[in-house]
Amino acid sequence: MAPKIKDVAQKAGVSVTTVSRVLNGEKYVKDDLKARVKKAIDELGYTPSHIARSLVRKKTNLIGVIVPDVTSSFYATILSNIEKTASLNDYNLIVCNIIEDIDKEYKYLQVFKEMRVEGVIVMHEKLNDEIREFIDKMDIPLIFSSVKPNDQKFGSVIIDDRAAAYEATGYLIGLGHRRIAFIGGDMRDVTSGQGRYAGYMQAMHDNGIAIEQGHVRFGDYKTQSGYELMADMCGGGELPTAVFAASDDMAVGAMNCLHDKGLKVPEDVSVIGFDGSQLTELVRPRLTSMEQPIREMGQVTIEKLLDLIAGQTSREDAVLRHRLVVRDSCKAR
Amino acid sequence: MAPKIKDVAQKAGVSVTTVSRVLNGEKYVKDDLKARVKKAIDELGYTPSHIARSLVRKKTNLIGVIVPDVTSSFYATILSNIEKTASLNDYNLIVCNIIEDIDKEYKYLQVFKEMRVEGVIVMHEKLNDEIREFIDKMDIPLIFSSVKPNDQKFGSVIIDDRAAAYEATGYLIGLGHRRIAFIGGDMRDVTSGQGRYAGYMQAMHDNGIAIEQGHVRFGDYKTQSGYELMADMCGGGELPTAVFAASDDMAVGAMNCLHDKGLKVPEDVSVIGFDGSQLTELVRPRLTSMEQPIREMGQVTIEKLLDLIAGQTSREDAVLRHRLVVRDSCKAR
DNA sequence: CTGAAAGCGCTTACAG
DNA sequence: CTGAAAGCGCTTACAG
Repeated sequence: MAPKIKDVAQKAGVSVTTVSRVLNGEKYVKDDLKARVKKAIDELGYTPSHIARSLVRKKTNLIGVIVPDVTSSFYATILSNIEKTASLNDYNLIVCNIIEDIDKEYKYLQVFKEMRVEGVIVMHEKLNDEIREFIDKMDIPLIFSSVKPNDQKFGSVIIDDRAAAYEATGYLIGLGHRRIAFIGGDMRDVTSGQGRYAGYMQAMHDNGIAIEQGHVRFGDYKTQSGYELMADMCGGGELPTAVFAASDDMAVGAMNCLHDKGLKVPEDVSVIGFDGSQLTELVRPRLTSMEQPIREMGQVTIEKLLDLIAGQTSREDAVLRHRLVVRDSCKAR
Repeated sequence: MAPKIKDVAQKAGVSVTTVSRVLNGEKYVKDDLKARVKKAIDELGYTPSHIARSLVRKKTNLIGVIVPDVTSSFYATILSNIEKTASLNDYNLIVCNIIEDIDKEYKYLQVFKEMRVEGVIVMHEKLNDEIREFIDKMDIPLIFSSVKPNDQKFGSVIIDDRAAAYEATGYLIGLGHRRIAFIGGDMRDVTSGQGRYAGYMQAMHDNGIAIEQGHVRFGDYKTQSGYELMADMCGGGELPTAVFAASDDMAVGAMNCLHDKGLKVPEDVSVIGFDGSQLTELVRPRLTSMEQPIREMGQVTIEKLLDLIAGQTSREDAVLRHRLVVRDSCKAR
């Protein structure tokens, strides 16, 4: 068994109180005692138990994170920066990865509560009622990152999806496109889903462009979904000259579909993505995309959560800046 | 503050012992008492403190994981399956993401020790001496996943890199290639780095093929590295007709470089990758790759670690099966 | 400056 | 079947 504070005290010939004091860097310990204690700690290879400390301090330095899918470069990047910022602030992460297994989310929220995490970060918004209720009475600071559910009880760290989609569509219009298709994500998502679609519609409307039959389709943000929706679109009716996809993953799916059908991007069809994930630089042609400040998002999420933990009560959303990054997948016509 | 067991006991009019008993599903509690306790728990929204439990049970159900970079699809997939299997076994994960910050690894190992995690999983092998020494005396079951350091003190979950590389190279030879280049990872890696290189060399040797000047280069497994090494190779000397990259990321980098130089894959140059990550299906042409059983790896890692935690002492490596998956990036000549 | 004692929220012999 | 008491490994008033 690992040595405990009592072992250190005995070895150093002092009380556990004194050991505790040098452990916690208190003044008022004579230098020679301090030296003896430090020596004993070293020799024993003693490390204080975080468990015991948490119990008495009523502070766990733990944050629970719920990620839809760590395998997605978008979430992984946010998570990576959440971890980084948390670590800088001496917080550790318990990570829950819910790959379409909503039950796991409920289970993990239970775990979070049992572990007395000080705060919770949620990166998806398909909350069912059971979960919503559980969160309500959990009474632990909670923040949504990169998503914003209907529920106004919690803050979010997001971008202005509608404005970003408006600009992305406007960019294509500016290039001379008129037949612009939209490949969307889940419309149950209030911000990402509905916001991006609304921005697209608004831009088309403001420029007096009618949307053609079959040029708006919805899937689930993933590559395969983008591929399938694009394939459907190729199935009948007139092909669009440009496609705005609600995620980079979908955009890549669409590009691959076009490629497999012998169509060239951007010569035959321009494609613009959304997110600014690492994928944009990996594919050929490199993907023009409406970039979210993914790194910053992780950092701001922790900062806001720590504010909440510290007792701040404001529930304002943090709305970060988006940015169009032009690469090689769009062309003027 | 969250309600505690005492609150439940008072509300139900029983002793804390009895509450504890129904919490832990013990028999020998009369039905009516049990009912009263359950009611009180419900009404209070009581959840037992994992902290307090851990302290007395001397069991934390925590596993520490050190990942080089969650942003990489390869590690993310392993991690995802580690999490899944751990969760099924009622274990939770503390995740450390060391993006080239070795200091963080040391810091996290400390945290792991403080938190009294029951086991540690390490997914990289660049251990410096300080860390090696710390691990040695940490006295917590530890296992390496997807890597195998020199150190024979710990078990690993890996594949036979040498055999896999031998087969991958053999596949290219079988297609009629002779000028086959190798783009390797870090040669300090005993298995992945050295093993894959050795397998390549051996296959070339066994088939009586001389390796050409400049056709073997080493980088760091990442896309950019693959791009740069390929660019170097294009700089002078005769171009290879096929390239074996030690990771899919590098292979994609190489493909992108060739693309940017106006060369066609596989018509001008064949490319084969290693790992079988999600990237293989995302790029065009789809990447032929020597696949590691990435999902299985996560699962086996937890299973072996749990064995270790349960007191099993064997340090045998688990060597999983690799598998060549042919896609569109290689062509007979 | 130092230490004995109480207490954090639980579980587990022990006694009844 | 049930409960009072000790103990898990620490920290923190309190007293000296």
